[in-house]
Amino acid sequence: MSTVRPHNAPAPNLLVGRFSALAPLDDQERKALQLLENKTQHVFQHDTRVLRQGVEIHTPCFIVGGWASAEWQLHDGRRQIVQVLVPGDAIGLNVRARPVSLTHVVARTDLRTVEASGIRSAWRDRSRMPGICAALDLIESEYEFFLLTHMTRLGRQKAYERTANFILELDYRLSARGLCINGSFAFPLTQETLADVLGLSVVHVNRTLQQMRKDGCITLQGGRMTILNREALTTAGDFISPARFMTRAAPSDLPGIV
Amino acid sequence: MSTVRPHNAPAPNLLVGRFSALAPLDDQERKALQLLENKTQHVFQHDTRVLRQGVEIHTPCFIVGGWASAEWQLHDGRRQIVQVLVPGDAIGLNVRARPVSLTHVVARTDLRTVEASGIRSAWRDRSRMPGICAALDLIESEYEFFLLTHMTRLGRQKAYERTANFILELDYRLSARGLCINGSFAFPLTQETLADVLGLSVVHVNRTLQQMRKDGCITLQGGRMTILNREALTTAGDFISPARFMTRAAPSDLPGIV
DNA sequence: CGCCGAATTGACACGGTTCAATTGAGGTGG
DNA sequence: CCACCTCAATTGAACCGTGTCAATTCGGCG
Repeated sequence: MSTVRPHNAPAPNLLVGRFSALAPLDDQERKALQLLENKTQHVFQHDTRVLRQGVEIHTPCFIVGGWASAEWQLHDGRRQIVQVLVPGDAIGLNVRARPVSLTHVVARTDLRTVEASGIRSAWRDRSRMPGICAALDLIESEYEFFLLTHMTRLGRQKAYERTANFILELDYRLSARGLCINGSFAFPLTQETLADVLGLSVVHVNRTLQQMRKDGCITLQGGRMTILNREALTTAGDFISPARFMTRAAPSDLPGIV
Repeated sequence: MSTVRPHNAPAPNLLVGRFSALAPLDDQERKALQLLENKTQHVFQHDTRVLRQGVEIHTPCFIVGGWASAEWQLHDGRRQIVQVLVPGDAIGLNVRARPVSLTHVVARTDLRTVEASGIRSAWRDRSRMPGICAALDLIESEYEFFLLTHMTRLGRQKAYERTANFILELDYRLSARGLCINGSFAFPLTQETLADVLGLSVVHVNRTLQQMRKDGCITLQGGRMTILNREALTTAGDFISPARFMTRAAPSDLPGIV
């Protein structure tokens, strides 16, 4: 089933795969997701703005190919990327009435998306497609989880730690979508973009990556990242998988407060 | 109407005031909120854990007195406060089914809360109390807005800028709850806590605050902060009010991309 | 072959941290 | 009413992680 595909193409049934991993879907729900992927795809060119901060979101969508970034700008040009969006991620999808985009969204590669208005209304119903709703709840929860890790990275971790942690986040998210094989995945971000993700300067990102290569932790060449030493990265980056938060069980081994 | 109240007491009708400022409420909704505030109050001592990261949230609540912090911990003890919670803020309130707390929540002062399970189920209905739902949507949106500003602060702003921006955020949020008069409000956080908010060391927070005082921007003594020069803080901190995101109108004067 | 954006490198400056005292303020008991 | 205790605030000095500036090299593409 996993034949060679063109570089930027999504795995077959990207969305079905992701959703059904999170919650059991009935045939109708599965079919609804499958139809989505066959829909007309919107295409955005590399470096194009997908969504503008402050505008009302009329058509939420899913990314089916390419990467994007959600970002915040300061008036003097500094920018912070608050979220890196990969295939399978939603753009502008939430339950709220009359949602407004809180960030700019920019295509970081050529980008293909499919409209998800139907999914949004199903989510609001909370009864018509319970499996999809459950999965969306978890997706939103995971999204928030990564926002919080990202904040901790920026506020309290050193360059090397941030980078390690972020690489593992990508590994985790891409794996869940079948876009990561043996800790190896396409990594189309420039070091400048990565700098805006990690809150560092380009120069320092470069040096940090080199250190990581020297340490035998990763490979990064030709737009492909490979994790060579997951243990070392996990320790250095203090990475916690969100998996444990996605289930009912209350974890007991989290770092506690006194 | 605004008589002298004991230091830590909330304004009368804290929640009614906040919600009705966001969306029109009918009598039933107003009454539901009013009843909340008269309910039995849970009390947490200063420095007590209110919620543990990873546990399922059985009873969401509103803070009616005191401050708290939502925080993330690294294994070596470093911590990042991802959200400062003040009276009128919710703890653990969201629409999702079976919500799990993504952070620790710690009382930063003596804290009083009221249970909000009723509000949560009303929110899930999305029809029984439309006004309250609309307000909750906006509250969640604002919450996310401030998460994003916080990320930008941590990733891309200098100490002075972060501090200025954060003070204005507090000013904005406390004003909406009637807890800020003429840019002056109770500020019960220690500099150490503030350091964990801003991703700085205690020492540097201290120096930054002193600089701000020297610049005539603020006063901070006896647990009370007063903004003396809002202009200067706004410029330095690059503060953007979320107000413009809480309405339908699409703003045109945001910092753009190219 | 030549061009252009991205990656890389070196030298230096600076913001912020760390360590180690010292001062100050609020609360308690004698 | 004062002595004492404790925790927060403050200060100084040395240190270091990261940013900035300015080239230079590399790699893909026309």
